[in-house]
This record gives sequence, C-alpha cells and structure tokens, in this order.
Amino acid sequence: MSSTYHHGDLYRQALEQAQALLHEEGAAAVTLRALARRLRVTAPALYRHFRNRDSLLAALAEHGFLKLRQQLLAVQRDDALERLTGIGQAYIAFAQARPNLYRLMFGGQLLPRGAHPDLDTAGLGAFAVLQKSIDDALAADYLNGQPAGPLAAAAWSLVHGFAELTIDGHLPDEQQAPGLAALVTRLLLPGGPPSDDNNNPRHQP
Amino acid sequence: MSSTYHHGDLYRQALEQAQALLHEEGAAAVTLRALARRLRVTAPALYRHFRNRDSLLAALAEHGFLKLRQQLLAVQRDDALERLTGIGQAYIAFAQARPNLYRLMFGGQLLPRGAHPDLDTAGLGAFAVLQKSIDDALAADYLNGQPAGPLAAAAWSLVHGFAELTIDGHLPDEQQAPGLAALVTRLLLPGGPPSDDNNNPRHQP
DNA sequence: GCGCAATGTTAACGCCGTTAACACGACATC
DNA sequence: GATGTCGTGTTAACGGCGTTAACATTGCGC
Repeated sequence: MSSTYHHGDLYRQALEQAQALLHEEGAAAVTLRALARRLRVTAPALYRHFRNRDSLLAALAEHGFLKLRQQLLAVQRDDALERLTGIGQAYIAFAQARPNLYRLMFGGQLLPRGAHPDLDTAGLGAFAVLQKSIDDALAADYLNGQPAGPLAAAAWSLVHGFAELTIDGHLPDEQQAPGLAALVTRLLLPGGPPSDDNNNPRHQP
Repeated sequence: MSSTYHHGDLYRQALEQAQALLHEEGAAAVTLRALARRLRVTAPALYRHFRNRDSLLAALAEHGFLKLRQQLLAVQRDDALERLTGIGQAYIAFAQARPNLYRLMFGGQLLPRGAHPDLDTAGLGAFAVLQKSIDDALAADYLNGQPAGPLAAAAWSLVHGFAELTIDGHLPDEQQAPGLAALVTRLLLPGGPPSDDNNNPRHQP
C-alpha cells in the first residue's frame, strides 16, 4: 500500500542496524524480531536477505574481521619491530573499542567452524597481517631466527588473550592496562621487555 | 501421586546434568526446559533451586573455576620455573578437555561482571595460583625481577589466548599444537624461547 | 501493457524463560 | 494420632523468539 512496500535497500540497512544493536547491547540482543522492529519491517522479510539468524551473525563477524584487517594494515612504521608492536597495540585497541563485536568474532559459540567459509577466510586474512609483520621482523634479523609459524601463533595468543581478559574485566587492577598493553606487545621481542630502569634483559647480544 | 513427588536431591542432580549438557552440546543447549526433561521434572521446579537461567550458568562457571584452580594447584615441581611452565600446560589442557565449559567461563556474554560475586571470587582464586607461581619464580631469582603484576597478567593472557584460539580452531596448522603449547608456556622465561634448533628447554636438570 | 521475479506481509507452529496459583508430603507440635 | 506449616513439586498461562507456509504488492524486462 504505502510507497515503501518494497524497502529497496533492506540488506545494507539491516547490516548497519544489526551492527548498532550488537555494539550497544551485545550479540544476545541481535534478534531478528528486534532488528525488524528497528527497520520498521516484519521479521520474515529479513529471511529474503539472510538464511537465518546465524548467517546474520556470521556476516557481522565477517565484517569485523575485514575491519580488523584494515586497521592492522593501516599501521605503518619504518622499523619492522616497531611495526610489529604497533600492530599488537592496534589489535588490542580494536577489541577494546568494540568489545561485543570482538566477542562475537572469537566467542566460538554460535559459529561452528567451516559453516561459513567467507567468515573463515576473513579471519585468516586478519591473521595474515600479523603473520607478515612477524616475517618482516624475522627478515630484518630480529627475533633470533625463531620459527615464524609458532612465533606468530604465540604473538596472536598474547594479544588475543590480553584483549579478551581486559574487555571481560578478568584482570585485576585494570587501570594499568595501557602500560600492560605495551609490555605485552613487547614480550615476544628478543631479550624480553626493554630495560629502562628495573627491567633488565639478559641474553641481549 | 508417585512416591517421588518430592525429588529429594534435585539441586545436585540438576548441576550434574547441566554440566553434562554443557559439555556435550554447549551453553546454548543448557536450557531450563531441556534440563528439566533430563531430570524428569517440570521446568518451574528448577526455580526452587536457581533464581533463573543465568544463575544456573553462573553456578556452572563457578564450579569450572574451582575445578581449574584444583588442577593448577595439583601441579607440583621442585623447580619454580618448571612449576610455572607446568601450570601453563595444565591450564591449556583444562581448556582443551572442556571447551564448552571454558567458553562459558570466559565468554563474557551472559554474565555481567559483579552480578555473581561467588563467581568472581572463584575466578580470582584460579588466577591467584598463577600469580603465586610467578611470584615464586621471581623469588627464586628467575625472570630478573620484572614487575610481578604485569608479568602475571601477561602470562595469563598468553595461555588464555592460546587456549581459546586452539579450541575455536582459529590457529592454522593446529597439529603442531603440542609443541606450540610448550613454546608458548616458555615464552615468558628469561631469554625468550630457546633458540638451539626448535624445542629445547633450558634449565633442564 | 503484461507477466514474472523480487520482496514484502499475515498467520501460525513449537520452543524458550518466567510467573502465579495450586497440590503434595515431611515434620514439628499438641 | 490429628493438625498445621513449609519446602518442594505441578499445572496453566504469558510474551518473546526463530522459522515456515501462504499470500500480497511492486518493479522491471519483454
């Protein structure tokens, strides 16, 4: 009846509003009916654009991985080692800026691995940026020629674990988080954390 | 009607069956109605023992933290440094043996921090074991007197991140996980990972 | 102008959490 | 032994959810 029977642009707006819902209230609040209400549309209309609720959530997570990859790629430094630490800090900043999105991306609950191939490749794409910065640091003869694969996995574990623990409030005295973030991202470097005064690496060449 | 109108032992059995449900099918499957069916009881009966579904999940997570603490305390080694790495590996083993429980404990979704004080203290109790093993390693003059708090936070970040990434299948070539776990737990040690060839722990007696 | 495919709506199903009202039965008190 | 109370179970019902089937409307190609 009204001139907007056909919404025209529902898919894009649905994604936008779903992102807003996720950011504001968490994944549990991203419900097809709530999303439909926001869009002034009935719930079944969304099934023209998403196979089901899980597909919607997967799309949100995939966009998250693409965005994360972008932000990691945007980190540019001359020195390979500085770039590596910059990427670690950008990673943590991403998680802290969008905790609900980050939890959706890595929650693991709703998204059985392999069910959404685009999501998986987007995740690998983000990881690849980290992997490359490790490779570069290795090529620049930092990191003592340790094996690149495990090293990247360990680096990712470190930043991911720190990001999750902080956004969930598991770490005590969180106020020292900024300094901690720096420490954490430098922990993988040869000789451990740099030694301004009290921190003193031993095996430094 | 039947002699078992009063179940008698519902709270304990409910917790047990809920744990089984969680382990087998994940947190989303832990539903009050499904649990009631398993126990051959109607759903509202469970409200005599749990305030609501979130309280049930919080109880499951709390038991998880207590169990994790137990398993970390069970790690006994003579050398403080060995004990530290043993604790790291026990932590990762716990997560890999009970991925759904681990995700519930650290998912962050359903359990707004502070809503279940017993849960929070149980979480801190588990962390305290790790913190103490770090303190001991410091006292034994390992780790070159780095600040203990940030160091423990970093260690926890590392094992937690690695645990989550592996149980969610985010790390590529996961088959090398055993070696990786060893690498990861040794990453914090003085000098970083041993660089002989691939895996060779220093401080081996 | 017409027909079809895309995209919306309405109605309905079963599952869920949760609550109110009621039923049973163990146990203390007389 | 009768009686009453209170812990613990049941029944019935509400609204919200994901999802599907059937139908309605419109834009676009011919």
